[in-house]
This record gives sequence, C-alpha cells and structure tokens, in this order.
Amino acid sequence: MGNNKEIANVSKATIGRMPAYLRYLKEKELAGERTISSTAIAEDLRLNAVQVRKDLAVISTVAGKPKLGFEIADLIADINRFLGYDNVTDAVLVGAGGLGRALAGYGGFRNYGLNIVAAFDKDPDLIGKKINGVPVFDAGEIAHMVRRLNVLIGIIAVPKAAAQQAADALVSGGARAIWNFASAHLNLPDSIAVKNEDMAASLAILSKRLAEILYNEK
Amino acid sequence: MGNNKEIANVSKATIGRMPAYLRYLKEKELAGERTISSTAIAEDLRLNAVQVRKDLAVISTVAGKPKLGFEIADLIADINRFLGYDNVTDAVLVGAGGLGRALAGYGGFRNYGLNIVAAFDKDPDLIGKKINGVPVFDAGEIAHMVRRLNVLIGIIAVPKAAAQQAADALVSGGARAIWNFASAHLNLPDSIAVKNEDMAASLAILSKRLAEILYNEK
DNA sequence: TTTTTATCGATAAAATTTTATCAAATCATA
DNA sequence: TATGATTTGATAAAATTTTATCGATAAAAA
Repeated sequence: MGNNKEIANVSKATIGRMPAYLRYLKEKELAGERTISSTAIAEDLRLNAVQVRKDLAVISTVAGKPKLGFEIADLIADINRFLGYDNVTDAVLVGAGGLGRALAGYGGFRNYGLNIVAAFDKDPDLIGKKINGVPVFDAGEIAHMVRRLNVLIGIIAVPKAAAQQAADALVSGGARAIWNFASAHLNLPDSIAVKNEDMAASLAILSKRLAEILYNEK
Repeated sequence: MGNNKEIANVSKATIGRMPAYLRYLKEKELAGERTISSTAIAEDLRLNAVQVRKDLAVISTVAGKPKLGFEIADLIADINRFLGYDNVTDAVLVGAGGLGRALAGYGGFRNYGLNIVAAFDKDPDLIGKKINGVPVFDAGEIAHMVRRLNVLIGIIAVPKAAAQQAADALVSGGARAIWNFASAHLNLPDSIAVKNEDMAASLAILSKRLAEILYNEK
C-alpha cells in the first residue's frame, strides 16, 4: 500500500489529515469545481493555510498555480495514490460480534483499499455463516488461515479479554499490522505495526474540548 | 465532565494517552502490584519515561517516591477523576443501523462516563424498538428530544450523506459536542466541539507504518 | 548506620510541528 | 499591454512536544 518513496519524513499528523483532504476535495469536485486554493481548504477544514500547502506539497506531483490554486482532480489522484487507495490490500477480521459485524458491513473500507477476506469467531453459531458477505471461520484457524491467505493486516474486534490472544494468533500467522478496536493494551514486538482505535481516548479529547468551550463562554 | 481547573494547558496528546495509562494501571492493580515506576510504564507502553512522568504530573495529586515510583491506586483514582469517569454524562446516538447498534451495545461507554439515553433513526422498522436497551426515536425528533433531555453530546453513526443534517439537528437542539463516526466532513460553528472518528485516517496511519516497517527490514 | 541504587522532579536541550512573512508568479481586468 | 489582486512556495520564526541530563531523595542492602 502507498508509495515507498513517500514513507519517510511524513508526519503522522500529516498522514492523518490526508483522508480529510480527500473527502473534502471529492465534495468540491462533485460540486463542479475544478481548482481550489489552500486558503479555501484551510478555512473550511479549520486549518492553517500554510499547513495545508505543506501537507499538499508532500503528496502532490503538480504544483499549485498562483491566483488559481490546485487542480482538484490532480490532488485527488495524488492523495489516492499516496494513501494506497488505488490498490487493494486484504485483511482479516477477528470477532464477528456486534462491532465486527458493523466493520464487516462497512462498505467504505473498499474505498480505502482494504478488503476483508475472512472473519473469525469462537461462537459455533457464527462459524460457517457469513456476516455481510464475509465468511466466518473458527478462531482456532486464525494463524493457519492468515498464513494461507498471505494476509498482512488483522483487525481485532473482540472483547478486551480475548484481544491479546487474537493478536498473538494473527502475528504467529504472519500478520504485520494490527488494527485494534478492543480497548486493551496489546503487547507486541516492535516489528508489528499497531494502531489502537482508542474510543476512550477520543471521548476524552472530546470531553475536554467540550469542557473548555463551556468554561470559556461564561 | 472532568475538572475545570485542569482543562487548560493540557495537550491533546497527553489527554489522549490517559486512557491507555488507566487501562495499563488497572491491569497492574489486578495483578496485585501496588506501586509502579515511570520507567516501567514507559517500557511497556513504548513511551519515554520523562514523558510519562510529565503526563502523570498533570493529573496526579500525590507525588511519586524515589526508588518506589507511584501508588497505582492513587494514579487510577486521579486519572478517573481527570477524565470525568467518576460522573456520568448523557448522550444521544443518531443512527441505529450496524454501527449505531454496535455502539449502543458497547457497554464500555458506561465505564467512560457516557450514558446513551436515546437513539434516532429514519427507518420506521426501528422506531419504537430498542437496540441494546436504548429506545429508538424518529430522526425528526432529534432537536426536540435533545432539548428536552438536556443532552450535550451527540454521537453520529449514520451514512455520510445524512451526517451533516444529523449534526445540524443535534446542534439546534442544544448539543455542544459531536462525536462523528460518519466519514464526512461536518460544517459546524466553532462553539461546538467536534471529534471525528476518522477510520480512514487511522487506517492510513497504520498502512504507512506497515509500509515503513516492511521497507526498513529489507 | 552507612552505602548503594533506583527513581523522581526540575531544568535544559533537541526535535517536531505549526504559523508568519514575503518575493515571485500568474491570472484577470482595464 | 500594463496593472492589480491573489496565491504559491520558500524561508524564517514561534510554539509545542518530546527527550536528555542531573541533583535530590528515599528505600534497600551492606
């Protein structure tokens, strides 16, 4: 996924903003616009215009033009390429319960270059069935299947208590990246990329911002 | 939620790490340990020890002791208080489909001081029912109900196309914080706290990290 | 009791990220 | 065609965040 030449020296913050730019630009394109300025993007996305220009400089192959700004179509293509959305990567999902089902059903992943090819669960009632088109296998098969399917990305959507075990199984099958939706701390070697989808952290940040806003206005 | 005296001068990054500390400390407490050093936390959580000490200094009421470290129980209490987990805030959920259902069923929120009191959807088949114990109302009622329930936090779990409308309804009812799970850019006044749960951004960061790891090892 | 050792907390340094400034470029307009 | 307005991209400054250093301190060991 993505472009090798671009992996270095791009901050996590910049990478994290890319999908927002992409969504925004697609909106604008749909609205029939052809070019856009960093100023306009910054204003709408509540960012600093210089930051936007720096971010775009990282990925864009075509320079912006004074007085006009950037070609929207070019930017979209560049961000898609940068994020690796133009080629699809397979992933497996551990946990076919509530959240797992929701994730499997979230069609959007296809747009993000992610294709969930298999799900795993312990529940015998689920094994052998399909959730949103994704076949569910026995959790005992994780390592074996991951290896067979040659999958690098595992998504964990199991209860806290089962998360570490799921991660270990994925890794022992050869997975190299774990997207962890369980609110559990995973202990994994540094050679594995881990992204914790930490709802608690998000909520904490939102709460603090809310508290700040309420505090400041009186 | 949280403590007013502590809202200023605490970076988003620090706030975001708090839940991870909390989870980790609870683990340790459960394992029967009484004290812990910043060094140990840093090692396990892959952080810098000085950073851990600085983070803890923000919230802790009790100083650490040389040679021993911090009292785990004290830290847990302090973080709980800091994050506002010791008092519960009501929230409403817009969207009772796959993701909405998963969120409603995610019992963990209660631990994070969040209580979902109502859900909304357009689907007549869902209205009047309950999803995981949360009653579902007509989406047309959002503003009215939010005002009546005096709710400040709204969670958006609807398809992209409906997200802005949902946000507007929440805000017009008096909500001041929006937790947005739709991958859509919301246009809202600065007086509203918004946290985008941007799956695409997370995936992008994970993918880049994976690419980096794979690239570096050959 | 004295010495050793581990850890804190304060301060300083380094690194990173964000924001400001400004000359150069180019489009639109007169 | 010349002028003015607007935006870029480069460079610099500011702000923030992370990491390093080190004296002080308290527990453990000698």
